[in-house]
Amino acid sequence: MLDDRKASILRAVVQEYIETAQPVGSGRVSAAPGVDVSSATVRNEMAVLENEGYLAQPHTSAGRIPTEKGYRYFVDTIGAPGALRGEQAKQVKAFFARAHGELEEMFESTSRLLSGLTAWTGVVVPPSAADVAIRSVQVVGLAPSTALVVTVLADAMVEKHSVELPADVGDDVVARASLHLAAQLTGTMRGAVPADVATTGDADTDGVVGAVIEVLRRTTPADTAEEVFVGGASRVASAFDAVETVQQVLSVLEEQLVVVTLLRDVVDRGLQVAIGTETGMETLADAALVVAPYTVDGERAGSIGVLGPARMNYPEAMAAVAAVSRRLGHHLTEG
Amino acid sequence: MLDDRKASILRAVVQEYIETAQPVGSGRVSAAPGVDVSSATVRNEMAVLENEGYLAQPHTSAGRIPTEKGYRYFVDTIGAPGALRGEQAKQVKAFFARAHGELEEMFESTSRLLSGLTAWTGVVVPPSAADVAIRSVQVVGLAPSTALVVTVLADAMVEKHSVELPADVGDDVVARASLHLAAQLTGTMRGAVPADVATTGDADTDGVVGAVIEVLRRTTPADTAEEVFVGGASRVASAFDAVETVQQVLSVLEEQLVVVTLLRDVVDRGLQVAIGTETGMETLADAALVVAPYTVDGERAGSIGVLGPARMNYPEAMAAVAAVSRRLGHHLTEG
DNA sequence: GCTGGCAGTCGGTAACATCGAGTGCCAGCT
DNA sequence: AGCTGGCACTCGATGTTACCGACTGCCAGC
Repeated sequence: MLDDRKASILRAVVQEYIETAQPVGSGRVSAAPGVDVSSATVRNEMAVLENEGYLAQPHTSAGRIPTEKGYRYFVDTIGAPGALRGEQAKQVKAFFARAHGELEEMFESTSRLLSGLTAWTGVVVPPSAADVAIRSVQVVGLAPSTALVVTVLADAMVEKHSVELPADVGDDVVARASLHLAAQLTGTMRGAVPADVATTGDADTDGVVGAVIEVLRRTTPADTAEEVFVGGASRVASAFDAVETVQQVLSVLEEQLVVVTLLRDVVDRGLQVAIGTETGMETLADAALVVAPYTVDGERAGSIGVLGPARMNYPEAMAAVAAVSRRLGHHLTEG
Repeated sequence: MLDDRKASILRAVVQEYIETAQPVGSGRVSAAPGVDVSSATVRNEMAVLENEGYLAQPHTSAGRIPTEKGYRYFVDTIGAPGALRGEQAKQVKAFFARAHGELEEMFESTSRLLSGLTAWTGVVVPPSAADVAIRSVQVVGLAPSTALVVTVLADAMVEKHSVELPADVGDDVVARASLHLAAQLTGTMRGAVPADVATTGDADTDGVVGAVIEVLRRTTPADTAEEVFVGGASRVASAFDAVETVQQVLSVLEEQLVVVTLLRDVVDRGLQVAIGTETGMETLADAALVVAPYTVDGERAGSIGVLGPARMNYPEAMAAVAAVSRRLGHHLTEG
């Protein structure tokens, strides 16, 4: 839509603004590489860009800052995703080389990795458990009428739910139910627990089995608030200058369900980047989100992202998110 | 140490400052209830209080603000812990009345409750698992040479650890090891897993058993970074005016181990309140922490706290923390 | 059609006066 | 002896004014 010159001027404004967080004047733009016209020409072009909504002027005698539309154009014309800087690439490599242990820890530290790579806040949404096979089910009695059902999934995630038992039953009944359930459910997808399973012939045991099945069906991962891992939330403090904004963004990050929905939504819309209101949240008007899904065994699993101010370094953030999502998927596929 | 008049003047300054966050002048103090002397007298006394380190003056022509020592005196002379305001008491009651379900959820929402009651950030440290009996142990094979050991404790907490198996063993061996471990460990304290258990006679099985035991001993809860639940972290943004401080406090909250240690440390020193440097952390110099341990079955279990600015409403925060810790302990004891 | 030049705008900064909240001190009253 | 009213003084906050400089928009000329 924009001719080459306007495009390069817009690019220069965005890059300069990202770096300095100060309104950019025609002088600076004219001096920027890729712009070989005088500042007067730049002024004329910038006036047009402002009219068309790519730039804005805080006040008459100030330079321009990019609008949401301006950032959007910039992001859309970046072209190649770009590679990480050597140092960062090394950091990512080192991270996945020594990554091991619990999945939760892995996700947690991946979010911190993202934060470290970009100087903003990292977010990791684990794979939805619905499409993962159940590896083991165990029911453990806790009190006379409550038990805990612990489910291990094939991807090493562990779920637990407390179950209200229909009647005061003994440990032996619970144990029998546990074995029965393990036999019946091992191998089925977590999201496809059948409503009724084979009966055992013993009423008490069947009661326990039924209660557990019901809980497992009710808490199918897709419906449940899934966990999300946030790393580097403190960076939010330095990302925005208005205290109010900081507070609002932190509030968003505190609500796991909101964050999960947000990421999923952006990914589903096919976006790599959601800028300001594109996120669909008013409270994130000054923020931007760079996301990427990652695949495990060729299937889209979860997603990761970086949340920062609208004036974040998109090429860098996109490179970081792309690199981490690729390696994370790989890592999880390997097992 | 302070005579009645000085004490009441100090009290008035602290209360006023907590309310307005503005330096308090002699006029205001003189008008405060409990202070029945002229502003001139107040001025004289305030000069003394400043000399003795209870008050400070931001600049010559301003009022006084309390120092750490001033807050400390205030807190030490509050006397009765004070009751919650009716509305809040109702809120706490309602919360515990409908509390149910997973322990994690419970702790999570308790931290939010604390935050809601005080307008600051709530923190909940779950009971240390070391002194809790193991209710069930199960080993689940994931890949040829890795397995997951899932431990259910008597207090409904679930732990999981991945285990590197010594040799590629079949599912049957893992299953046998699992049963053997369950039989051997059920009932022992999580913190007292014995170094060697009875052998099974089968070398492969014993290999798996040994690996699991080693992991369980290595990850004894006391040594491990224990989880902590933080609610209302976004409140930090409005608690301090310097962005830098906000950022530092958020950083502290991001480090679970630091927070756990902090709370435990303060409780162990027998304090209910740690003000500024009393927390032992430079980055919390402008903050204060109100803590309380809670007891389950009469034993000290975990602790809860509220983190806010040094000028927080101590009576209110202490009442909230006391009430919640009492009811939380009660709730967990009931089971 | 680009560019240098120029008048004009307006935020930011500095210098300066003013205001007022608050202090320290002192003389006088009880 | 101790409290208090009074008073001079301090100093941040607020407002005024002037000025600087970074920009802009526009225009005439190359």
